[in-house]
Amino acid sequence: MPEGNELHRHATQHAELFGSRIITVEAPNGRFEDGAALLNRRKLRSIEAYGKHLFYDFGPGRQLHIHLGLYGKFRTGELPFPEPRGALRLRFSSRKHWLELRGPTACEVLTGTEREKLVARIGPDPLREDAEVAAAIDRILASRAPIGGLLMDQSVISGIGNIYRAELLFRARLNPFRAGNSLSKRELLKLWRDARALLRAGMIDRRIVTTRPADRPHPSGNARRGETHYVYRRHRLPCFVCGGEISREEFIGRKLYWCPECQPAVEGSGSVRKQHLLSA
DNA sequence: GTGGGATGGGCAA
DNA sequence: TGCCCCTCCCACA
Repeated sequence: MPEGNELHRHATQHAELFGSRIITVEAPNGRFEDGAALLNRRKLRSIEAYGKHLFYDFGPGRQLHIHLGLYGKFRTGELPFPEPRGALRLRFSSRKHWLELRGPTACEVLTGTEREKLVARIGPDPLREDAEVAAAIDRILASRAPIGGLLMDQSVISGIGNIYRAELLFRARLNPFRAGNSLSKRELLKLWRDARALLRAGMIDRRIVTTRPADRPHPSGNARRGETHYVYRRHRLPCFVCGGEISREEFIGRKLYWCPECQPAVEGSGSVRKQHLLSA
């Protein structure tokens, strides 16, 4: 489930296995042949994640950019290579380890300038130390668009996907259709801090867990299946907090989940909701 | 075993 | 707006 947390984890792991080493780069399915030739037998200097984007620095003019998208998957292991399986876009190897990449949205070699341009259009990433929170908060405070859309807009804030969008808004008890400019700086700062905490907590047992133990039907021990999220993919089920029914709606091409009881439209913001329904 | 849906985002039209 | 990527996981038979 690649949301920002997992991409940062990949960056760290790949740096351990392949950083500062000469890398053999291949394009088994032929869809990355030119790129592979540019990188092959060069030293991988560093790896960085910005939101959901990964950059592998093979030297000036040789910046490998990878975005997993919905289907992209990495696998790593120790040599020898595993049996070939499926469509393999990219294969890496050092003297000891291999890496496989399947189904990415982006796998391309950029120049330094192109990389900078791409990074410049990504909003601050709560997982990065150099993130400038103010840039995200200012964008949201200046926008009449619903906060539920702004949180998923990678140019506003990066690394948050559909699961964290739904869960962050629930934890903040914010209605997803409230306009960005109807929120306070304080509310947004709290949202940012919670995003950082949740993304850092990341995956437990290969699952994203956002529920607090006390809110779960079974509070002791690890979160059971079906108790890992408050609202994400829990439509028509009872809310863990109020018992009301969780809602789901298609919104900007993605499914949006929320609890109408716990995340009510604030008085006076009814027009925002109406506008949304009219434009849908 | 089978089939539908999903954690995204770029691009053509 | 719909298509592409073409994987993984789950529910259901």
